[in-house]
Amino acid sequence: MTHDNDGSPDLTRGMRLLWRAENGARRGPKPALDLDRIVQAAIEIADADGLMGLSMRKVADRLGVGTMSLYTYVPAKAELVSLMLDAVDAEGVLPHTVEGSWRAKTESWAREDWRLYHRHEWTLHASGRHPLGPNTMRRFDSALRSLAGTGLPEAEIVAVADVIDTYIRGMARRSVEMRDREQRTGVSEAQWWAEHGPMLDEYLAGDAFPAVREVRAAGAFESDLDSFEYGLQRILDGVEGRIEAAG
Amino acid sequence: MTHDNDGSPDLTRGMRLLWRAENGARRGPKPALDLDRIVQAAIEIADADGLMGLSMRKVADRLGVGTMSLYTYVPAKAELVSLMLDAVDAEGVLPHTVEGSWRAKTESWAREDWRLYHRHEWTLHASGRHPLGPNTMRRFDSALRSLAGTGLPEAEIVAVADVIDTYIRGMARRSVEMRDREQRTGVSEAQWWAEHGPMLDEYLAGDAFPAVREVRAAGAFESDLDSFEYGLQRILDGVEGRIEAAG
DNA sequence: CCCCAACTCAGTACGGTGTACGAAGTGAAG
DNA sequence: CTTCACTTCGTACACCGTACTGAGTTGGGG
Repeated sequence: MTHDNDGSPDLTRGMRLLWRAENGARRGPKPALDLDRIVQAAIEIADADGLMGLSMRKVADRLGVGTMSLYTYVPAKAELVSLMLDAVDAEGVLPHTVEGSWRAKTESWAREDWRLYHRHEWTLHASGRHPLGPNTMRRFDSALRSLAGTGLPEAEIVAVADVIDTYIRGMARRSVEMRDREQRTGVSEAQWWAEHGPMLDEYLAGDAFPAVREVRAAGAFESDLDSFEYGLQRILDGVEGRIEAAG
Repeated sequence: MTHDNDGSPDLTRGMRLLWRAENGARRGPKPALDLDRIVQAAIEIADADGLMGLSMRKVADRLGVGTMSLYTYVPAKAELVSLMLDAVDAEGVLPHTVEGSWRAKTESWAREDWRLYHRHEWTLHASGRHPLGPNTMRRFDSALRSLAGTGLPEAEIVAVADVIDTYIRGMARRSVEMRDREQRTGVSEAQWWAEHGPMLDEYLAGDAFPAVREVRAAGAFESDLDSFEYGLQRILDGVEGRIEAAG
């Protein structure tokens, strides 16, 4: 409903904010806040209370301003979340600076992302496709550089980065959900199985689920195999095959 | 806050609902609804409006009852979503019935899940860890059976299923987000690039992002490579390596 | 210098959410 | 018939994002 100067819908406003390319205000009172302070406060709240616990009222309260004041800096909550996501990507080591083979670099990148997702769980609950900000871009570029010397076609390099990133996100989501549930309900994974296991075994009692029965009997659900690491290695194995074929 | 008959928190209520193991009511008026009708109505709403568009009021309206009546059948919205997820898993072909190698069966399962996620997008926005219902269990069992004859240790079989499932979820999420954005904003992927591309290129102009510049110049972002299929094949390549080593 | 346009700040209000609570009606068991 | 477990549902509460509006502030053009 808001109309801007040239009549076109403001598709690029979000990106201009991310790259801090807003043309500075000319007139009017000095702003009491700036974007970075707002983003910082919002990240602190999201770290503590999750993305659901993040509200514009809370951000404003923490900064000691009225709720609606935030809307002079940020057009909507979605744009704020974009800014938060990009800010988080400023943390962490850039993978292409790591010593070693493409595989060592890529592993480093994957594990770094894994840690970032665990440090800022709320990033997992934000939708994946956001306008690219400078920090996200820098991490993406660094990841691509890890694969640049492999002889893989450019389209495959992008696909590999895409696939690994998606995989990490998915596994991290699973992991933090498990961790959250434990500390929210106070019921550990072991306790959950102790509570639900017998009921589950009752339902499994027939011959409707033979394979599940078998792996459960073999103790596969209590295995200490690290699924994240296992899957990462399988993906890299597959990529290695392509690199050998291409080289 | 609600206390139940024996004082223990009702941890198993959700699972009893899923497996339809509620002890039938004895006294009182005949229920006007049943669980399946509620779940069905909720799925229809979620298919149309997404999980965000699903509200208890809407479900009740569709069924012509008062909102709070639903709470005699379902303790909370979270449990309703669990029931919806399990109901969806009743659709689709069970992979172990497919002809062919373990790889053919697993591919079939992966693509079937991919389709299911696209048919019911809202399943992607529900948290991953839910109490296991009978239909989910049946699909899980079938997936495990696809890998049962490979000689892989049980713990690895579970890990492979876990990894592939997580991968599919992640890629499907990305895919439907893209599709949604297109039809919600009316801006196609190509239009988005036409709009944002030049601005992006401007930010990329320095030498800060050499790898991104390179792959963009090579047209890797417009490539018609199917990322989902590419990543799936890489994972299966990796698993094949383990199977050969184990066999 | 002065004034007013441009800008910041914020109070109120709206339409939405999940669900706790309690009253009223129903029908099978004792 | 009485009792009371059970179903139904209106109301209420505490939130949410943000549209709208008006008041206060200040820098640049005349």
